Amino acid sequence: MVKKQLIMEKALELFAKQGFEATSVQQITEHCGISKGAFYLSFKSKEELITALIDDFMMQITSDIDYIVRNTKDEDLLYEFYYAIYHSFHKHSDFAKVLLKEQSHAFSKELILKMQYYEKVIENAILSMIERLYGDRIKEIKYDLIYCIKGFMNTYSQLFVFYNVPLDLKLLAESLVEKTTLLAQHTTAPFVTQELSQLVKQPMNEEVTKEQILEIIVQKIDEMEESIEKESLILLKQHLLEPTLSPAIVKGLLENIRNHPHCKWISYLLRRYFEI
Amino acid sequence: MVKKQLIMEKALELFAKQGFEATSVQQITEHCGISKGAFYLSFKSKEELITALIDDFMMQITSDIDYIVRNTKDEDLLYEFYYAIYHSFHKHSDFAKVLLKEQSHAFSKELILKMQYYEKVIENAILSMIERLYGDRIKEIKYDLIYCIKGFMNTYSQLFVFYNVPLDLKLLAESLVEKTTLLAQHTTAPFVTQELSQLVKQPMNEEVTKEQILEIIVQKIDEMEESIEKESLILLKQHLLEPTLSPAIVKGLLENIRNHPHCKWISYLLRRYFEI
DNA sequence: TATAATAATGACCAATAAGTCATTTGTCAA
DNA sequence: TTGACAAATGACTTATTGGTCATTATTATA
Repeated sequence: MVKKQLIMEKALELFAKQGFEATSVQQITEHCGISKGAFYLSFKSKEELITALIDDFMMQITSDIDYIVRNTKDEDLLYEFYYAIYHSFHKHSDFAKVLLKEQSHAFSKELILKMQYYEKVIENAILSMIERLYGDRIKEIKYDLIYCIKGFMNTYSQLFVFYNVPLDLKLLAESLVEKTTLLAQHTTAPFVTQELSQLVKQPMNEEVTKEQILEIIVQKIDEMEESIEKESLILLKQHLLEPTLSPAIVKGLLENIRNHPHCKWISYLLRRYFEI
Repeated sequence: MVKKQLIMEKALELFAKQGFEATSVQQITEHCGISKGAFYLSFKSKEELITALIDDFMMQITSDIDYIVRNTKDEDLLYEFYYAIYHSFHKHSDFAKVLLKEQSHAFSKELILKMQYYEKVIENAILSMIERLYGDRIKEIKYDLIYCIKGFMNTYSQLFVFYNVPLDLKLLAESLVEKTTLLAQHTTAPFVTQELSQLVKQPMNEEVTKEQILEIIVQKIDEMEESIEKESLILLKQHLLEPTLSPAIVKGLLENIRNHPHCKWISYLLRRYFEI
């Protein structure tokens, strides 16, 4: 399973540099020092690879955002929100590059649905954030405000992704906090309404079931090296099958895995499932 | 020369629907009802075609923006600015689609330089607009404000381009006027500074010379059908070679060609050259 | 060490692309 | 009608791609 990770890593570099279409499987395998056949042992197709890559990143950033919105006190929330996003873009700038470059090039139906799902999760997080922060005052403008916040995310992320300029993340987050607050407090003429927002998006997909979570956990355990995180995952898996642990322990275990890049998503799913 | 336009039209439809890479020259020629060889009589390569298309659109929207900023009185300026942009996106949504879809896929070095040039023209227009509207008050935040305005342009244009929703352009323009005004009046923590803005961009290219303008005009006259616009162009060409017409007449002739899709750019160049 | 099972290889295939060019078709003046 | 010139054709070439699979190498097991 480590081969899969190697391929993803090396392919990501190439995709970020040249784009998906312009990078051949040949190039990827050469860059990995493996054969073409070996590639197809790890991935059924080139498309499965890009799907996995994008999925990977979206899972990380989505679950990060969700975690922050749920676990930050009001006065820091907006700042931490923006900071986390740009921190993530900065840290995984190759991912972000691929995402921005290829976002419009429709891949599989499956990936599109997934993307819509992540978009929706992010939107819900933003919605719950601004509702908490501004309450009823923004009732009329909230969908427009969400759209603006997402716009800021996108617009300013380009700076990270396409230019190699050293940037002050704190300043950026502060600046966007101010902008967002301004818009939230003074906007009277929203453009994006709830109706428009719904016209544009598909309905939110179904809940993720216990069995699906279990499946993902089992697979992930299989891929991981021995570690605290793996240990925690195994315990959480058992608890999912048959709840025995106290809430405090569960929370602690979740905290253990929260920052492991491959467990963020599981952590998000479990938080939702256990309603923590 | 009419063949060239046919190809551009039909190719645009396909590129908007499927993307550039996913559209073959074969498909384009079939869609035009011409042979493959005929295609290569009009364009040296597939890339020359996309370059021409993007160039076309950028010339139109850039010159429109410049015209509006120079010829609208202050109290309507911001509104007209946004209105014109979205009107253009709406009217040429296929162009806009191609542009948004393919913007990151670096084509020829030549096109990239051109794009940087147009970007710069637009940026200068926005800069001169906000300086006129807000004067010295925004000295500290003007580059950040430009970035936000460009961000709004991009963010909200996606609504037009990727979803077939009927949109109220007036409302959108009003909404963005409010947002822009808010940011202009209350921002205290800008993120994009002049230094940063310069780090990111290349320096503005050289002025366009009389000879270059002449060349473009001659070529365009050649391509055009008999019309008032063509007549006007011919007169302007003569005036460019040897100034004989009064400023009023020149201005009138420019007005004649201003709204012809293929003359917008020439109109822009001549306005600059004659300093009107 | 012998055997089975698994992992890895890379020559090969079919499909498709951009771009070329010998040939045909059309046009118009003499 | 003819012949010279330009416009248009589409079969063809060349190159590259994603993906396959018979074969070989490696590892684990008994």
